[in-house]
Amino acid sequence: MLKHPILSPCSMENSIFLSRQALSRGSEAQRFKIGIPMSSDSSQEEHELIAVRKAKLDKLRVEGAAFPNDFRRSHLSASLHLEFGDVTKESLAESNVSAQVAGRIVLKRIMGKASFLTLQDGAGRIQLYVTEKSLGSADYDAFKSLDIGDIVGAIGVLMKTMKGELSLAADSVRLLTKSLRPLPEKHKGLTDTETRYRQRYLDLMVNEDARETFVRRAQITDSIRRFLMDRDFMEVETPMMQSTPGGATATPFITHYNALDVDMFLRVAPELNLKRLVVGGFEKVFEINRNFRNEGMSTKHSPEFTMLEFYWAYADYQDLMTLTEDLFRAAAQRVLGRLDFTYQGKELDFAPNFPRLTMEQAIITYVESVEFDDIASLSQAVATAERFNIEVPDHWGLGKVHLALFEALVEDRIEQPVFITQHPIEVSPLARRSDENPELTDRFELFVMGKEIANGFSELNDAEDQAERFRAQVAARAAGDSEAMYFDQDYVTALEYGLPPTAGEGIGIDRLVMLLTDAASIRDVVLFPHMRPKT
RNA sequence: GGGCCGUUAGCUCAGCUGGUAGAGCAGUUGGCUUUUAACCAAUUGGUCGAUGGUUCGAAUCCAUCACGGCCCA
Repeated sequence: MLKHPILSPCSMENSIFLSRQALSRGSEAQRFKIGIPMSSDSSQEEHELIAVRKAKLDKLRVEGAAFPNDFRRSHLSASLHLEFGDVTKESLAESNVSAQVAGRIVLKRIMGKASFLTLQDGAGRIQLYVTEKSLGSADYDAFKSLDIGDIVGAIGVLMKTMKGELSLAADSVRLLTKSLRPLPEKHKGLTDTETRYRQRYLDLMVNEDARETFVRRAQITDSIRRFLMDRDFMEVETPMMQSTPGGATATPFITHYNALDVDMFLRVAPELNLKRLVVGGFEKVFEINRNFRNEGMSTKHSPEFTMLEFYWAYADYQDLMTLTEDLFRAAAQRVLGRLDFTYQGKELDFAPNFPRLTMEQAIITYVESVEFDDIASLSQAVATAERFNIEVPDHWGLGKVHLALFEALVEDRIEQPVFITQHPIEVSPLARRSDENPELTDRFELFVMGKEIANGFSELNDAEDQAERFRAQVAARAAGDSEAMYFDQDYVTALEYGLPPTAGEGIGIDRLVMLLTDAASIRDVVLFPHMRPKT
């Protein structure tokens, strides 16, 4: 059997060691030797709960390896439950199955000469049954001083308790990592949002929901990768730092590249680089990665967020919409096993095809008091906007007024998935003009539960038109629009070599994850949301 | 940036119209050989977010600031 500090039999000697240290602070030499900085808090009182645990750790240090890394496990908790959960108490006793498990102590129930521990590992929980008889009295005494939060390894034989819970009757319990800080409260867990975000590891340790959310997030990105790769899309990585930010109307973060001595921008979108790849001949590409937009944060917006962008040559925006429906269904099926589910108390269903409405149709459909004639011409639309107290600058065209009406009156009211199509050209500087109306584009945005989740369009591949659109953006920037795009000459040059007819789309992964994990805030689906540093 | 709400023990929370701080969990000590948020008994633990002000007296009232949440822009 493995020897280990905490269960070494000489408890008398140990207590002598402890008191010697207490006199001379003898563990300091030990700490120095192994390179642990002396705590600078000699003037400052350490919290009693931590001091007690550090004293336990000090005892381990003098006894030998306090942080062993030679314990190996034979099973995860979940695999034990899977394999033996249904085996009866009697046949489990007969078969005498031994196992080695390891994990964090999350609950402990010490009842005299017998005890139960609940161990949590990466896959779930398993109960340990520990008796004085199986460990011996010295080891059992040491065992009793283990704290909730400690990481232990246990070797034993599987059993079922009177109540039928699968447990490991341990022959040895070995401390692998001493936890120096108390865990959050055992039933209510950790609820303080600030601490959950700042110390996400605690959230993950004690809140099953939080773990579940991030497991699902990983499943969603995995299902998307499979979905696209099954359709012969190739995953690529393009620069996070760009000398000309492009691909979206947004304010960029600025940084400095010392080696080149130039200011660079964190990308607001990978769009232009991905289309350069299509020009180069990679006809189906995608990237799942971060974008950075130097803007406010809210429950729907994170300045650093994850986007899927993909480009598909010889396809148009209608093809994208169909693909998007299938992609959403694949993701829901993967994480939920179904296509209908609830989000914040409301029923959502990805099974029916998502309606495709032009912006104009959407306004008429969602706003009862607005008829076709109320928004058909610029003057009518402006009058309607004024009726709803929406400010309309003089130079706006019909499309922008429609957009303003849509944003003010429709967006928040959308629940079930809807594609809104035919965006005005002024707000779509990279999208192909509609053949029916050159003021509109072959573009869509997908809205679900009031949130824009996806944005796609047939790509503008007319280099001269693109140059014209960039010039309009530069003019808007000069007029004070800090979100307007920069003129990207190299991109125009690429288009001049010829971009095949292509469709491209971005999908906000965080928002999709919110839907599929029933998260109210984007921070709940980001592992480490940005916070103002604590003073 | 604006509005509302919050900040009290390691965690989860009480604390009334101002009188000097409480519970549960965790910790410590003792008891307990099949528990399930184990239980029973005792017990330790607080710069009440910070700074000013009002007051004989402030966790409580007022102001400013910090951090966070929600809503709005």
